[in-house]
Amino acid sequence: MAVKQDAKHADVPPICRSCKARRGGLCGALNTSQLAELAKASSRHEVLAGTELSDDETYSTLLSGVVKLTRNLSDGRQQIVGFHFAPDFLGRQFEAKWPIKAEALTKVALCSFPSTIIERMTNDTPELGHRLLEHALNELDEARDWMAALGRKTASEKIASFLLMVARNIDRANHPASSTSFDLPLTRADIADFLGLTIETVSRELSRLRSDGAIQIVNKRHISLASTSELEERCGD
Amino acid sequence: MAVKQDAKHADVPPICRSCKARRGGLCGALNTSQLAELAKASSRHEVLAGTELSDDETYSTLLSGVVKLTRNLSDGRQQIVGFHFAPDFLGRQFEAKWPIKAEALTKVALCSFPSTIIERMTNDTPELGHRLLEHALNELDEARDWMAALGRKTASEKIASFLLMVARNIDRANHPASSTSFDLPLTRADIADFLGLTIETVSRELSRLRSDGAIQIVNKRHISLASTSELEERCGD
DNA sequence: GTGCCGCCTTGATCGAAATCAAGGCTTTGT
DNA sequence: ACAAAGCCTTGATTTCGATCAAGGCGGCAC
Repeated sequence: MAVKQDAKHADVPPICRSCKARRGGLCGALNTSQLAELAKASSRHEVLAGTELSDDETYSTLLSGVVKLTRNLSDGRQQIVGFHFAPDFLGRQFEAKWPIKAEALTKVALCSFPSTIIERMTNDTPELGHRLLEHALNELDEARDWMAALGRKTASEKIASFLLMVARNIDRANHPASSTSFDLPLTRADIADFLGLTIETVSRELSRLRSDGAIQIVNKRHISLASTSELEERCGD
Repeated sequence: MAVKQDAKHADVPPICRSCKARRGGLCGALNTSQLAELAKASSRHEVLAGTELSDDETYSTLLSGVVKLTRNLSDGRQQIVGFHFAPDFLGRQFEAKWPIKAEALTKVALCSFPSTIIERMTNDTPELGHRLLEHALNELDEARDWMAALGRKTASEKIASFLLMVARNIDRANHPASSTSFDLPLTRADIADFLGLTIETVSRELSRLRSDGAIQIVNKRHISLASTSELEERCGD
């Protein structure tokens, strides 16, 4: 039984990458023949940093890279409303009702599935629908959690929370060494747009954390968390 | 055919109230016998203002009143992360992974359905699962839309956006006269906790909108929007 | 190499919203 | 009627983060 399970994963790795994601995978809901069909219909491709994702990528496993979700105001102010780190599953269209866009932050590798197949399988297999719903509700909880940060946390609490979030979600497969030392895949401007701050404030707060000994900053982008508990005390919740 | 549809709604009004909600209802996904079973198993009850909703209310139609969803920081700072206005359908548990609570803001009337039945029907009827997913995704879009307001809008833009949101969502059945004149079911403190502001700033910005002629304020709680387009210009997006 | 450009840091100053403070109105209880 | 408590408004002052400004560092084209 365990052997069969392993074999199943070995046969269709693109789909099953998402099983290890922070926001659960789908393949556990499907039987072997469904997985084979999905694998056959799937297409892998790459998206360059800065490119907006299209409707063809509605149902995809993010094999590597980071995607940001953004909402822009008319005068150009930008808010990042979420991230997808590999190996997340992307399970929705954007631009549905509100102008929320998905854009690759780094070079991104995707494994996409035709929406017709996913929708047919959802009809045949209620468990798949359950997982998609679960997935959406997790994203909802996460979005609401960040609303509290945006509305009520101070700049330094926002930075501390952000670093802990990245440490939790950074792609472990590509960065196995340590979850407390990682390359930030974001510019200071992206961090600022996520936290509702300016780049100067982000820079200052990071410097402050460094001089307080809570983190080390190597090469601007590479961060090392000296003390997770120190950050947890500073994150306000 | 149209007659049958009408009869269906007439037979099981509590379920179908949510069909008119801003975030779609479910009964369209179910056949007559399923609706009858749901109606039989449903229970109506009231919840007093200030009471937290329990797990028994996971699947409910909000017949009247307003519910707030809150996320608290450890030192007591509060962020309101969403509202449910009648006749919304509530379709999820709270306290799942993050400490988000649902609390009645006004006296609330609910029609609740046992989760066992909803889950069984979801297995039998994929269309019901689709609607629950759609519902969750709409809430997700809404949450992300407000993230942009929290992170990037000024105090006066937040207030303008808030008033327009309430005007769109206020229970039309109970307040049929006009969507531009309504009783705010919230205190200044609730508004502040929703917008990430203080009560003083909320009060000042409302006063400013009044003296600018964009709104009228009667009796503290009753607001009349003099000009929707004026507010739309002030809301930043 | 040199110059340019993008990204980041740090300092000085400014300003929007928070905080502190006082008082008004309405409701509730005695 | 009066007192007390909530809720709201308005004014004075403070503060946190934004804005303005200058410069550093690294990569890249030439």
